[in-house]
Amino acid sequence: MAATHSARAQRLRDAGYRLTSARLAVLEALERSQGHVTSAELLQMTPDVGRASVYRALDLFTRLAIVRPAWLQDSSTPRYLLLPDGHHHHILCTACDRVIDFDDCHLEPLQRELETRYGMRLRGHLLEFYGRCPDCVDRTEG
Amino acid sequence: MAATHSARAQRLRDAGYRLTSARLAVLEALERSQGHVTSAELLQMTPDVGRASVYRALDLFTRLAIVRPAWLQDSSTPRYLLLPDGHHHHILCTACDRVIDFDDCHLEPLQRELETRYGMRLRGHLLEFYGRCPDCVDRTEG
DNA sequence: ATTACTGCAAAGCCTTTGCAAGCCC
DNA sequence: GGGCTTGCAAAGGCTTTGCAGTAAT
Repeated sequence: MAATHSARAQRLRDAGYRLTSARLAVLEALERSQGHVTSAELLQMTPDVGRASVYRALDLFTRLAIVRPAWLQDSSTPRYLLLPDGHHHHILCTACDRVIDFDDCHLEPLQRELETRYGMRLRGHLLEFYGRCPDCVDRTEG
Repeated sequence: MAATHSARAQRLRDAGYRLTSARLAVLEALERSQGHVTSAELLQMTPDVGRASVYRALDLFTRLAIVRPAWLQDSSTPRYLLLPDGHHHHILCTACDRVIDFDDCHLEPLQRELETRYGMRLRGHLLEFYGRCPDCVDRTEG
């Protein structure tokens, strides 16, 4: 086990879960891949971890909001996106699956309006834009 | 087969596919459910349609951009969202998994800004808020 | 009349479960 | 040391496939 752990590993521990080598291996694989991998890719990246433990780790990470399964155009299985702390906004290129992150969303006014309208208490949000990145625009258009 | 068909059914026909009773049944089930259903729910809603045909219809609808599979918080299987107009916005109650839809997002200015900033051509977006619905707020807070 | 499409059922694949052993705390 | 967690393998469940019959055009 490594001497230092990522902030996400710390969140695991803070939530009362043990920092096992299996969980750390899956977490490091996610962070290494910048987080839009399928379970199959993750299984390949962690050959020393049992399949069941990979799935159990993904389930745990999902419940702790460390990752989020999402459908990125092509695949028939979910891809797991790392959720950075705070805002989670991406732009997805539907041609090459590139993910661009951005921070400014200016959604706080809308969030407050929705809280009032529906009587909800909102804690966070996810915003994804879909389109084509510069490379793919060039490659697929006149 | 019904005498009149929805605009989506027309898109099917325009794309060169036959308007079969199986496809219409699945499409009507999607429209009736406002489109947050899993394949399992869809299978229940179309007892007269063979399972394989339901899956084949969903695959076809996905390729035609009539629906979009998405992971909404809870389920381990995708939920199929009807894509009416490019906007897909929900509020998810993280306690009871209730889903509330809303239409106004005012994200067009942001979308245009991001297109300029990253050189992308954006076609659509997904916005999800996470929180607690009125019932669950009452139930879980002092 | 053509041929795309359906339905059934079996095959296929990914994911989950059960349980003894192992490791974190 | 206690008990959460792992790993293996088998079970499980959803999805896909093959093929002959059926229906849309």
